[in-house]
Amino acid sequence: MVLRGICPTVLAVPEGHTIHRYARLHRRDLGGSVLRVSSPQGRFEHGAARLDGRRLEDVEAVGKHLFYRWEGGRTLHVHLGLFGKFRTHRGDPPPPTGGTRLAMASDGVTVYLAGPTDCSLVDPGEEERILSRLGPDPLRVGLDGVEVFRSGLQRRSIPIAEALLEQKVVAGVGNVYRSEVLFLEGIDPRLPAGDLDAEAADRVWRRLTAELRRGERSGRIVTVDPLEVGARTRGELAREERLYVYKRDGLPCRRCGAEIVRWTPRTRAIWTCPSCQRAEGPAGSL
DNA sequence: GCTGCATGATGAA
DNA sequence: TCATCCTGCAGCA
Repeated sequence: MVLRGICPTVLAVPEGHTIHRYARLHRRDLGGSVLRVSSPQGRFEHGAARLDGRRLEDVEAVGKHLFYRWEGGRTLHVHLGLFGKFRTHRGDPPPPTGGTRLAMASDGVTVYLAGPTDCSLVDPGEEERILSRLGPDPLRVGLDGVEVFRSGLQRRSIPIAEALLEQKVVAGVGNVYRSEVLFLEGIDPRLPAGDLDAEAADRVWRRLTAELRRGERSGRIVTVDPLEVGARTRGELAREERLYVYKRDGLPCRRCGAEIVRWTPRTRAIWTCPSCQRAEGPAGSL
């Protein structure tokens, strides 16, 4: 048997699409069931004991945050941070690794969680505090999302590249999607967020929505149009063919051949094509 | 067996 | 701006 791509139950990339996918899969696999809950590592022992033997009613994703709703009104909050991973096992699971913070098991499915930034029971006040730090999530249906996003950008003078990582501006975008979406829209990452006109902001929102949605369905980030690299479907693309700019510094732009450059605004690096990304679109200039 | 690295976020200074 | 937390894996000796 040939291993093809990423095991669908292990998603390596915790941006918003991953989180929403986990919510959907865990709802499907564990929702409605009475679960055995434990903390093999011990760091969530007390919380796990309070959930053990209860029914999981629903799983909800907001940005990069997961909320597991249990009967009796208890809510488990999970944030994967940079390292967090879920693994799903059907049938008999292997023994958990030493870092397994949380194990949730129904009769047929076991889910392990390792490396989260947060895994804790939250009361309504804490949940509200978490949600208050989040802006609109393109993966949640909300008609006013784009307007909140637009006004969030307007109020910021920081570069658009930095604004896109602020979860208060848009919830769920991470370092890969920000690089790729700014490339796809031909926007210079240094452009002050407030300088984007409404039309450009709308385009960015629509592009984020489309890309995150596709990522949620497929479980991987593939922004490249397969036709541009001689493939018929995105599934045919090799790992190194899936992105336009992210981590491709020194390589030629897939569209114009110019050298992709890496730029570090303050903390995290972003990759751009200096030729395709000028000001706020292909027609503009900085 | 080490070392370095990673798609995140926070709190202190 | 820096330090810190979280884990697993690839790459290298």
